[in-house]
Amino acid sequence: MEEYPAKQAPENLDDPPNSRLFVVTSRAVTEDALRDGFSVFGEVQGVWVVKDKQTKESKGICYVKFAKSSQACLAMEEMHGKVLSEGTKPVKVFIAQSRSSTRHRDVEDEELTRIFVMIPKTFSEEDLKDTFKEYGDIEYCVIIKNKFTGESKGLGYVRYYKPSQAAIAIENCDKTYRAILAEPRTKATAPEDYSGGASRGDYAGGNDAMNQYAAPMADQGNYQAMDYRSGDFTRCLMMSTRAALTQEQIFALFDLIPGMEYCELQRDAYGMSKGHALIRYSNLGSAVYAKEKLNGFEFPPGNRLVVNFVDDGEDRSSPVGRMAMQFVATQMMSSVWNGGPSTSQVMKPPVSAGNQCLIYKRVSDPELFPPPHCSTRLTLKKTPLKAFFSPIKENTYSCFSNIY
DNA sequence: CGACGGGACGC
DNA sequence: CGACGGGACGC
Repeated sequence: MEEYPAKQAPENLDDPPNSRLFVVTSRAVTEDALRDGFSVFGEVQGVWVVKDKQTKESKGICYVKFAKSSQACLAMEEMHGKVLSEGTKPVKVFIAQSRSSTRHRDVEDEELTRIFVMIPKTFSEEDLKDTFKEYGDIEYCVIIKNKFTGESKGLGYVRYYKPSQAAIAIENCDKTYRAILAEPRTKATAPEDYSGGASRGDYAGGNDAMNQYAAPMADQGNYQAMDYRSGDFTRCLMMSTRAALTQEQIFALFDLIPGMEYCELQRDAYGMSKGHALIRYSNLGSAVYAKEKLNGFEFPPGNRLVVNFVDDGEDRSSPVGRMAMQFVATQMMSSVWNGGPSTSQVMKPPVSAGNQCLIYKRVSDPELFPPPHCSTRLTLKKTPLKAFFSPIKENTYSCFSNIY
């Protein structure tokens, strides 16, 4: 096992912040395999495999220290879910808690993707986005304003889709912006319940050769910005992930909720995944349900998906239309939280193996997977869920997961 | 589930 | 004189 050099003593483990990874591996994975796997993402300053004091055997966890937070974040995003040595389980990768922290809670992407900046008071949210989009794909920008006069307070938030993008912005943007990671908005209360999400800009890049599942009539692009706090619900969702998911996997997952009519993995100019996908349902209820069930869902093992509403361009300007949508959505939420009208009739899994069952790829039959307002519902357990995906045969994927 | 070492600078 | 340094979201 390699030691940290003397200059890499414990007091430097958190410098710069969020530059150290917490890696959950198999006990069999060696330090060399770890170093080889992670060093391609940046300057690895130390690898430390945690071992049992007595037996000296690996406990299956280790720490990897990078020189920069952006390197650590990139490695996390790319390595999470990967198999390091053949025959071992996929690794889970998180930003390590700071050494002084006693909490052992996972650091969530939520805490790593939003930055807090100081900007000229003349900046509009468009200006803010134009300034920071060079560091990564932006989910939304918000400027703090006087709620009465509407004038800017010269402070803003920028939410990226990936931790590495936020880290790169902090490292590389003009120092006058004083960019830092934003503290989570609601620390004490349920942090998962974000609603909405703004996006606009280049979601158009759909080359149909790669989008075999896209609905032919699907309207692309021009998704207007929307206040992420407004609580609006739409039929469109944006899913972001650290894992390298395929179009097929994302399609299969979101297709579990009936009513999906469009699903597209966003790609860059080179056809590489940008780590997020746009999904649209035929109705509000399905979208609300999909967001509720899949936001925070681990897919593949350990990788928490982030799912938010995005503006679908429908007219929500009128108070009547807005209230109607909120009403429907509230009904759906209530149904979700309370387990629906008849939770007792949980569907019988098609294939059962103890606590696990098989979910087949294309399941749109309302008899098997009815919409959330019906009496039986698919229920995906959110937290300690272990999903394992593997290609069974061409174009077919299965999901082993805990269902209850 | 899966959270924190071994070893000794240089006055 | 004249502008540094500061910093938080309607639950």
